[in-house]
Amino acid sequence: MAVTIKDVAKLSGVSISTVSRVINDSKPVSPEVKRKVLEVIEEIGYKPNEIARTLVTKKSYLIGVIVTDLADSYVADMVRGIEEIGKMYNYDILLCSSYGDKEAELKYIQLLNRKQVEGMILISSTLDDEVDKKVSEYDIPFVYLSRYSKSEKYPTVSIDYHFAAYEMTKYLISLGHEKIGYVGYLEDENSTQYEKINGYKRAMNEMELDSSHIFKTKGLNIREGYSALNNSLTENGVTALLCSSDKIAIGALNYCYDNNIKTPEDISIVGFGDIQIASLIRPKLTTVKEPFYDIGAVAIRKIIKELSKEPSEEKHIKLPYQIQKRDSSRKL
Amino acid sequence: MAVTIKDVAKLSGVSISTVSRVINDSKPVSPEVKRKVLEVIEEIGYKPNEIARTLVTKKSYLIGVIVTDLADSYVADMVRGIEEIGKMYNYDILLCSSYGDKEAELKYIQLLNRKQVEGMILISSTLDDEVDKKVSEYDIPFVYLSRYSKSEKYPTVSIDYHFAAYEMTKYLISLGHEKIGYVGYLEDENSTQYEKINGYKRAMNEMELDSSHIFKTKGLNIREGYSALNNSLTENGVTALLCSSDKIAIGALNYCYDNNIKTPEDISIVGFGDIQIASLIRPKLTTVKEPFYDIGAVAIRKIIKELSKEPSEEKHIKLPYQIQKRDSSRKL
DNA sequence: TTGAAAGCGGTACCAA
DNA sequence: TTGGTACCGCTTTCAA
Repeated sequence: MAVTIKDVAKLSGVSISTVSRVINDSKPVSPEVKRKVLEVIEEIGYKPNEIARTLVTKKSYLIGVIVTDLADSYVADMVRGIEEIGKMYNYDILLCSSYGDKEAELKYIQLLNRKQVEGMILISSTLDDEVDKKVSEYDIPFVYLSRYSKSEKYPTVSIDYHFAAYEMTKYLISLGHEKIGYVGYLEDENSTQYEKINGYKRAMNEMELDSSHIFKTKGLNIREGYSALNNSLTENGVTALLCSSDKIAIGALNYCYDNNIKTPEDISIVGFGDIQIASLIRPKLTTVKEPFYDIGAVAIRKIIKELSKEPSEEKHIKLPYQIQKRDSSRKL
Repeated sequence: MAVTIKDVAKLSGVSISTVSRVINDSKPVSPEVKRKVLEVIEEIGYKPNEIARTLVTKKSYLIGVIVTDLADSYVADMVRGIEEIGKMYNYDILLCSSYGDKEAELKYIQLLNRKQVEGMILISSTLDDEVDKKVSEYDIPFVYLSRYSKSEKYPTVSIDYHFAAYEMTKYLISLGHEKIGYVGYLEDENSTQYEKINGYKRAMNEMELDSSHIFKTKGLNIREGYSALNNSLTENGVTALLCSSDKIAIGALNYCYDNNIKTPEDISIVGFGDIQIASLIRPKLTTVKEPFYDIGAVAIRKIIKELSKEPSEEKHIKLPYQIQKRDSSRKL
């Protein structure tokens, strides 16, 4: 059995109250007593039991984080931001991976609550109705992080997808491209995918360019970016492709590589996200840099603020993005 | 204030002992009482406080995981394995990132202990002496996971790097290559890097081939793989490169790409690890697949076994690896 | 400045 | 099958 506050009290010949006071610096303790207690603590290597402490103070210093999949580098980046800022305020994170399964999300939300987390962050592509309901049952700060879905009800942290897509399209136009295609997943009406395509269309329309070269993908992965193109690409003479995500852009890049269409010589391809591989692959991908780490950081900061009853700022925070110009795009 | 076991007891007209029994199914309870209690629990949405429970049972169902950096996909993969298997046994993970800072590791080891984790997994390139010492202070199951360092003292899970390198070299030889270079970081004597280079040398010596084409890197990252090559590569007519890690291999690949040396036409390049990008870049990288997910899974399983007092198997577990033949290598 | 004692929300033993 | 109660390790009144 580990040493407890009682052992310290006994060995230093004081009450546990006094020991508690010295370890917490909560109330004045005479110097000699303090010294003695500290000495004993050092000697027997006493470490307060945080569980016991939590039980009485109600502060677990735990934040629950439910993610879809750590294998997605952007998720890992968000978690890094969450963790690092959390640590600055002595918070630890309890991690759960749902792999996109809403039952799992539901289960973890309950689990984390039983473990007395003080706040929760959910990173998930879509916000399921039941999950939404379950979250509202609990009365702890919550932030919803998603690259795809929006939520009015819960606080979110993201970038302005519409403007980002708009700006990126303008950039391609400035490079001299006129036949610019859009590649993306367009199933869910309420998703950020629509903000992106609208940004694209707006930029195209402003310049009176044809915004009808839409390549619909069947999903959000590399494979689907690859197969959305097929042979329709070369037929209509598109010279640039705005992809709704880096994965899709990489799929497109691979498609071109395999079909002897050179990037960026024959076609410019740009992505969205700036996930890790974006700058690792060759050619390096031109893309919209979403500040994943910062998104995580801001999310947990928001939670911690709420926890300390500070007036919380706006509910939906938009962070700045950047247009990362690299090698997969060039002047026509 | 959330509802407690007392509320349930009061509302169902029984003692808290009885309520405890029904929620834990620990002792027989008459059907009617049970039904009634369950009803009340459902009605007021009672959820046991795990913190209170932990305090008395000493079971926190928490495993502490200290990692270097989640941004490394192999780390994320290990954590996934840890988390997924942990969840099967109701364990949750408390995550800490050290970013390679040993002070941070030290701090987190203590922190996790105060939070009453039942076991700990450390993922770190090197096992610092002080960290080693600190770990031994605590009496909980511990596993050390590293791709670079070895530890006799603590349980580990890895692959047989010597054989893997040996086998990969043999594979390159079987492709007709004779001038095979080795690219790797060779500073730390006690590292797995030496097992790899020895595997390489053994394979080369067995075929009486020259094993002196060693390119020393100054680190383990892409950049260092890139710069280790410089112009020495083409001079000596090496036709294949065995790299000690995928990152280094990618650096090599990039070096070749930038210097107009075609892979695999002019040179075959193979890596070690099979991290995520290995199969995403073009050409897809031939590499030794280290089962990161499984390594994490086996590590936590080992901890859970120890926790349940099962006889633990061997201390240092070696998992099978695979030679992933892809596009960055070909017949000479 | 100190100690005693009442909890925090549970579990588990003992007696009924 | 049940209830009473001690206790887990700590914080925090309240009195001294």
